[in-house]
Amino acid sequence: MFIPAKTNRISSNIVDQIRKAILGGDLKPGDRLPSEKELSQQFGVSKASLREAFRALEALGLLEVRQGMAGGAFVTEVNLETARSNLFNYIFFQNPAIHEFTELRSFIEPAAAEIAARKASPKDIRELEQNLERTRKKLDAGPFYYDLDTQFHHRIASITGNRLVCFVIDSLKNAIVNIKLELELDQAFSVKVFEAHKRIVEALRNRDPETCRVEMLRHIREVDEMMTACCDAEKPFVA
Amino acid sequence: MFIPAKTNRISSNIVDQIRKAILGGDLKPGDRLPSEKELSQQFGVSKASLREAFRALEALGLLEVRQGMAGGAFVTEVNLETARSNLFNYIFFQNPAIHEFTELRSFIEPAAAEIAARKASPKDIRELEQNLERTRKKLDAGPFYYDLDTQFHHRIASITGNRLVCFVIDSLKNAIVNIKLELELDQAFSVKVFEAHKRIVEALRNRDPETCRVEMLRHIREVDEMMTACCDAEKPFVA
DNA sequence: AAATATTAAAACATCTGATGTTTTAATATT
DNA sequence: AATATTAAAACATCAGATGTTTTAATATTT
Repeated sequence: MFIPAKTNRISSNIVDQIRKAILGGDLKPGDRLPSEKELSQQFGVSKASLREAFRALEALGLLEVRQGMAGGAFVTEVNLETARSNLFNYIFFQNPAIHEFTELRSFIEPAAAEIAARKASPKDIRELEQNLERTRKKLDAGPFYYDLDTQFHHRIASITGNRLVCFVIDSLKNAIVNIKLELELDQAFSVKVFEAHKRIVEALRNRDPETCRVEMLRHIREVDEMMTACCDAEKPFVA
Repeated sequence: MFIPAKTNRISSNIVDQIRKAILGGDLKPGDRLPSEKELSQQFGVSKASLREAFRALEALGLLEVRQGMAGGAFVTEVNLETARSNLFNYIFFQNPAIHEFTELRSFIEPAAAEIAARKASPKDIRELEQNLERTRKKLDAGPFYYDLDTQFHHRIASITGNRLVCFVIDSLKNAIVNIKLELELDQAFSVKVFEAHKRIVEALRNRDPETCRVEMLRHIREVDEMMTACCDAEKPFVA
């Protein structure tokens, strides 16, 4: 019925105005806003209020303020890092169960893998093979390394050429790694992941979309089982 | 190789510290930080710098600062609205093609619909039928209404009980509506959407997951075609 | 002439302290 | 008991002083 009453802070007002100008196309990435002094006069507010607005816009990733003679406030495209970080703030509080991550991943990643099997270039395949090789080398180095795993899934996602798909897969992986993770995953886990990755690349190399899809689904479910088992065993979380 | 050099602004430092305290569990939603005066002394910075940090944390949705005697800075859970808005900032610049939206949706929504057909409670179905009824009433009222459409897809997503799925579907819909939208979609479009929704609810009512999935996929592809055609025709965008 | 060092200015960064506004809780009044 | 008043806590805003960074222009050296 009613909409939550808004803040009437001057800085919010300025944030809204500038954000709208950006989303409305009046301000474009690279554009420089007038200096603090000028802009505060234009808005009819103090420098302090304007600066508070700048800090908010920077947090959103819409602005970058640089010091120095050729400095100032520049409009920027929101970068991936900022977007993922801001999304993470939300997911953190949702604290989804592993099966929620798994379910969503099982919708997206097998489908993406299927498409990747059709689209992958020789270079794509080479990069994935490199990833496998690096993973293999780390296999008996003890703890599970998330970096190469994250990279593996990222590469496959990016073969689809769909930036939204890529972003979601990345963000999910990132969130799992940062929230659920640091479960003490043993070497058996690493090996299973490696074997699954191998089968997926194999299917990709064979240009076999259906197998690629199936193997990815199997991989995701297998990881789910292992992580869930690990959680249930109440192995220590390391924040 | 190298990581982009970071700002060394005092406010960023404070933002990082407080964000980490929240994500690390030292600060929980509802907790009140010390007053500006106290905190600025603890950090050894001026009130102005602290306030800049507060504005950034508010933009991230992690803090809510209230005026008045019982006011102060309170830790908050990032709410859906903030998360969607922040994600939108990113998607806006990516400006994905309609087919990118469609592709991702076609991964998620049919799968969600399939699950919804298994899980839907009588209440869920009643609400969807209400949505249909309202949509029907607006059918010949002229322009396409996004509200009920958005609600329809949201309801189905939420039946899955998976908050991540729900969030992604919501956010995609929201982004389409705000970026691509305001294409001049004609009544034929509205009718096709309505018919598709009807078929989906029908399948849901019959507890027929497979049909539900197929119909959702068909719906999404159909909408894609119509929107693409509308774009190609270069019908006017209304910002 | 080219390379290097110096300097000045533009623009942000931070601090201080004064004043205003909001909100709540305690108190006084009806 | 209900209502009105008031005081205090805490944020909101402003003005202005001072510091730091960065760049561009200038001067100096090779």
